[in-house]
Amino acid sequence: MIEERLLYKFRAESKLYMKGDVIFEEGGTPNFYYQLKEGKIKLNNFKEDGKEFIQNIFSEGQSFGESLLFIEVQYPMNAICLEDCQIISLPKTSFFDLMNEHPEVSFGLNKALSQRLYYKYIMLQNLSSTDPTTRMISLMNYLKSFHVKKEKYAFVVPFTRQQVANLTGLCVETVIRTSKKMVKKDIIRIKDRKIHY
DNA sequence: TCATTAATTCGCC
DNA sequence: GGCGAATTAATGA
Repeated sequence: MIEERLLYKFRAESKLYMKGDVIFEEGGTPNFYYQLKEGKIKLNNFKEDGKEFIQNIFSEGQSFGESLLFIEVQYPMNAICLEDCQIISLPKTSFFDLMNEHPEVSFGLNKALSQRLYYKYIMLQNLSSTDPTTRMISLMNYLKSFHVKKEKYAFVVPFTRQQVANLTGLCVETVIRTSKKMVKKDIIRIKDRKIHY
């Protein structure tokens, strides 16, 4: 993320969005750098059959859409608010001005982009696996890697079953069935419907 | 508190 | 794995 002070210096604007609001859509032209100040958003696609696949879910402090600013393409996904959000947006030209004048910020951005890429590598490998247990475990491993507590069961998966399903490409029922199997194998625990890993 | 909606779970194919 | 129905949780009037 980029310091807010710096963003505003470059004419960034803060906007409020409601749950379910669309920030940008597949096919649209990327013109802004977005940074989440408050709330959660998802990047998703809808497959031919109408099913949703979630590319990623972001929360406070994370930026999104920036990787598309460097190349002349259209958005390959939608960005939708999962809850009410406050989002800071910076126009593309200002974004580049900022990058030019603050190379240290540019370096930080590289780091963030590398992190995204890493996630994609993990998930790509993940999706090629047919075993639902493997899919869920690699998603959880990834999520837990950001978590401070590394002890077993210390991490609570911050998603609903539905969201886990959409992130892994599994169906809800499979996520539920697989979760139960994993509880028996002592891989996870479930408390108040939340998955502890 | 009741009604509505979303999420979760279960049974059956 | 997918579908429909039952159950439970969350949200709002």
